[in-house]
Amino acid sequence: MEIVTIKDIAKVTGFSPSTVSRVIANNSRISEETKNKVRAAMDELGYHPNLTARNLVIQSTKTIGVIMPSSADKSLQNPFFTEVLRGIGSYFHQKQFSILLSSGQTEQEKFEEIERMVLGKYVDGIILLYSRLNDSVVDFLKEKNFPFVMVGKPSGDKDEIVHVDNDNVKAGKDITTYLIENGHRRISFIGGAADLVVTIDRQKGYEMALKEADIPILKEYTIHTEFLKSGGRQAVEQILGLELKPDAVVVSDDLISVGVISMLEEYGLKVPEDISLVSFNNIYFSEIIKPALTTVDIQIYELGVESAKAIIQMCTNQKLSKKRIIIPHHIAYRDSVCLKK
Amino acid sequence: MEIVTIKDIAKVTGFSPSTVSRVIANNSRISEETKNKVRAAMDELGYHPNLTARNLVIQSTKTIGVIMPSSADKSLQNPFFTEVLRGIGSYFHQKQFSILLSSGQTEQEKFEEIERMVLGKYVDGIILLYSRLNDSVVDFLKEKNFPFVMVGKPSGDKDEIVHVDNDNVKAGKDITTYLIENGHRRISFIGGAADLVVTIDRQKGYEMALKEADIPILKEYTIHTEFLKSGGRQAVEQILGLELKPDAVVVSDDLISVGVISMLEEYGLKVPEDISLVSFNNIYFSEIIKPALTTVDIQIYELGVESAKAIIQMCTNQKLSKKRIIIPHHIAYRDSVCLKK
DNA sequence: CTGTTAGCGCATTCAT
DNA sequence: ATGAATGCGCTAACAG
Repeated sequence: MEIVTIKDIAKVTGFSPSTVSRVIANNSRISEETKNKVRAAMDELGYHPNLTARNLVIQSTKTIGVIMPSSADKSLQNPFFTEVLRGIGSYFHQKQFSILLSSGQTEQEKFEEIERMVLGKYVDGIILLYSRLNDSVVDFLKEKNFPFVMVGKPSGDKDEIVHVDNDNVKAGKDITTYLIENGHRRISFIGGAADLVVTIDRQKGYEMALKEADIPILKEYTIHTEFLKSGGRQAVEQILGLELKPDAVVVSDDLISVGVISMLEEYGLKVPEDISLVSFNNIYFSEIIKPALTTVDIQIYELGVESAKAIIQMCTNQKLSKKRIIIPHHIAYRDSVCLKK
Repeated sequence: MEIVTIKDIAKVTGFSPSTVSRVIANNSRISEETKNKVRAAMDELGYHPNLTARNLVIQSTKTIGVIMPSSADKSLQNPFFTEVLRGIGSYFHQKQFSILLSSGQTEQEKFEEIERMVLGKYVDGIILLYSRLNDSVVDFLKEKNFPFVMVGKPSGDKDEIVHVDNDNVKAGKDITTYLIENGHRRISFIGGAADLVVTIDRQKGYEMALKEADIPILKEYTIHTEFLKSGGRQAVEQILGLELKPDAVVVSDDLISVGVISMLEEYGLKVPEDISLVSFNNIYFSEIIKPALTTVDIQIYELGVESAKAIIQMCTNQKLSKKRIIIPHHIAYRDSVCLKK
């Protein structure tokens, strides 16, 4: 690939480099005629602006670092992430922004990468695709006063950190109430990683609903498990071994539900006949599995779009109307709940 | 964030900018003493090299564009992608490379984005995470003679295009043969999008196995469906309506299997009692669903790692030993096949 | 071992 | 409406 620069176009057309530059920017003070001439030459020679050079002078890259949780665990296979990514990408595309994806396996690696991006001025902003307790990344970003938005609720500084979230407490309460309304009273909660804010919030909602219905909250009814295989098995075993077996279960993530359902079946319990199940996210196969899941649709794609909007606003010095952007949820009613007749 | 440059460090330490630059590069011709002094100053002032500036002069970004299929369809929610991404990321991290993720929704958008990356010299190379027939992106990359590697088998120019793939024909044959060995003879094939090379290859293997066992290949036994909902339903209905109902089915992707299983159950067929099922990929929940899937483990993570290795080799002018890199597959034997007694 | 000089490709003052 | 000059922050010849 031959390198053709602004100077080459200038030489060929007889204009100066600055004029060519102005044509690229479509500056209004350039006559249509020269614009045409210059553009013709650009086509002719196959010119394309060098983004790195441009970025250097404008001191901005129009690139946003998008950070996934460190990927040692399998939770990364959650379709949630590709779906937010899709949302982010769709908005970025119209605004000509790019996604620089973090790829760190460990917390340490992830941190190093973010440091590189930020201190190396390789990105204009950061989107964090998770929120967990005591996250050093957040501390770093805050200290550097670097533009970032978080998908999910911050564990602290809720009024400071721009974030795009669902009302997960309410979602947890809504879906649990739905269970209660249908006659369930012995309701268990199975959550993902316990230090994820989203897990905590959904559990909180679950507990609120119970309290409101005067149902006692039993510690033994709550499990946390990232991954439904060996560890999860024992946990489910434990719950089912209780004197008062639950008649319903709230699961904090559709992906975990898949595991829970098959595990329950191993213990001879069919969903929803023997035990009802509800969960969260509404990833696409929650509709195609058997039974189709009654789940909270949190509009993952929208979560992505809005976080993209927010970070671009921040990077272009526009005013943000609010720090906390809530994406509404709604329940997708399907077949995993045994309804009251 | 105050901007501190190489010049500032130079001024403070009394050395020249080039010396400072050499310290950053850890040049061997700089005395340990000055290195220490310079580094101290860098710490002091909080210096960090500006990557954009560096990239401009070295004419390289150490950034690779990673291209997902255009994401209009739901197939993007396939955990396959995050898993390759993990593999790529893990290798990139050690080599200090970054991932620039494509985010186009339509083919058109995707193409524009790649054009920007490539012509704008914003990336050193490209990894394509899919392979389909008549892909204009591939034509573009070839024409520009731009370094790229493909995950999957190219639809043409197999000897030209560097690609990391499984032997999907053999995989298809192996898994189908396994079915045959266990007494199945009426075997159906359910594939994803028909223009995906991976689908084509796996189907080819399926047909080879049948032929070798002298089992006639029936056109009516083959379905293509990207998404197992409305369209897929009719297709399955059709197959089950045949006089000779299949006693086994080869599904080209674990994710589709989830849909197939539930759809079969709707028609009263239980896996594996009434009908056996095998598929491909071994994404993590193929192990936790009920029944656990007998599936070809294609080592997605490795696919990512090797494609990362290959593209970095190409970008650093190292010799590639071969154009075609095959990741071995093996069958994960589980519970979705009814075994011959 | 270190300094001087030049230039990567572009946008942007300040002129005219 | 256009051109000349400058510099973004860095690396890399070349010189010593």
